[in-house]
Amino acid sequence: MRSESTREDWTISVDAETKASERPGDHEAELRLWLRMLTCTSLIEGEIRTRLRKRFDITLPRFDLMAQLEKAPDGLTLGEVSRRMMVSNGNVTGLVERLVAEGLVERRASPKDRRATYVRLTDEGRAVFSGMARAHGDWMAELFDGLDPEEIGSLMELLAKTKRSVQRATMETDQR
Amino acid sequence: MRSESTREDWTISVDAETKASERPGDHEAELRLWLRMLTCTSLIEGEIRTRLRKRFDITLPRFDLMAQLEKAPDGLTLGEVSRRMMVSNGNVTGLVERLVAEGLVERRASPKDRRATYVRLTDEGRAVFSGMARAHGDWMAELFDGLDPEEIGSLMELLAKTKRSVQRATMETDQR
DNA sequence: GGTAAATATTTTAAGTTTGAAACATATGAA
DNA sequence: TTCATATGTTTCAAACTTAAAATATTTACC
Repeated sequence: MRSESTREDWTISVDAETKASERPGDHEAELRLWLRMLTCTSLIEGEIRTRLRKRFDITLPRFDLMAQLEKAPDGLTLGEVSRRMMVSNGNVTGLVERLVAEGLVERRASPKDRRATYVRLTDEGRAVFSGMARAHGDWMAELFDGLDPEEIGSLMELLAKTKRSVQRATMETDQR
Repeated sequence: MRSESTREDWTISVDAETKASERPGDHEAELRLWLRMLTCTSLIEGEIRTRLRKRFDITLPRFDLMAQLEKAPDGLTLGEVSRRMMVSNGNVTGLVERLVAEGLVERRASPKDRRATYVRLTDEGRAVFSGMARAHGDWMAELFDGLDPEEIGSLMELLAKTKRSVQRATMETDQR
């Protein structure tokens, strides 16, 4: 009995070690995690995009921009919007242009800095967004309905840790 | 003592219930979870996009398409690629066009179905992809370095559950 | 003050992406 | 067969997106 279990233990031990950093160049677990994250966000994003278009005839990027402005009643500079949305400056320029044309958003010069422009929701924009936000919130609850509060909490924490990990990794290589 | 703790219990109980479905129209937790998921994927995607451009002079969508083909040595139809990448058909048509022009991918008619075209990596495409995939795997390991194997496992499970939840929710509304 | 570096924005070109319409072929039912 | 419907792909217009260059202004340092 003893000698048989020794071999088995050895095998198990190697398997366990192999999972971590013993196999150079094998990053199976991280790769699959990334693909799964991507699948989840693609599914959700696609669904939200479709619903926003069908119910409110608006695109997802425009909705996202309005959502940023709704959280900042005094308005934001274009650069601040760009950072918060994590998209390029030029991208925001174009989106704002179209939202201004629709009367949902307005620009005004910064009194302090003549380079900067502030953007904020118009009254109409705020009214329109209010309805969309309510629906959007309901959709989110619907899509995540299969997770109980504890699972949502766990996911929040693990994603927070993921975010820190990614940010640390990108900081490090930025400096090289 | 008894009467004081009664009030306290009542208060706690209401707080606990309030978190679930007692507040109509409040989907704070789900909303924040979604935003956090989006932040994580945006950070990672942006980093990968930049690195692929700087090191391999290739775009992320092209890399993603090649990754699908690498997993299917016999090739895939355009429609199958479209489904796996979760993008529109027309999108794939254009991507394949550019990859064919670069000599990384080749098309051939389906022998069975004259509507369908198969796409697969060329020898050069396979060789080029091999180097990119190695780097990509390393990057993933680097970005997720802050998570230990148990955390990766938990995230995998929670995201699998999320995926099922989203799919169920979208199926339901599809039928309405 | 003068000037180099930093910051805020726009512009541009190339590419990606969608949704809808159009087209080609396949399949199944009468 | 024949036709209605389904499936595979392309085309098209509009929008989105990026990265890089250009412009305008501010800030910091001498």
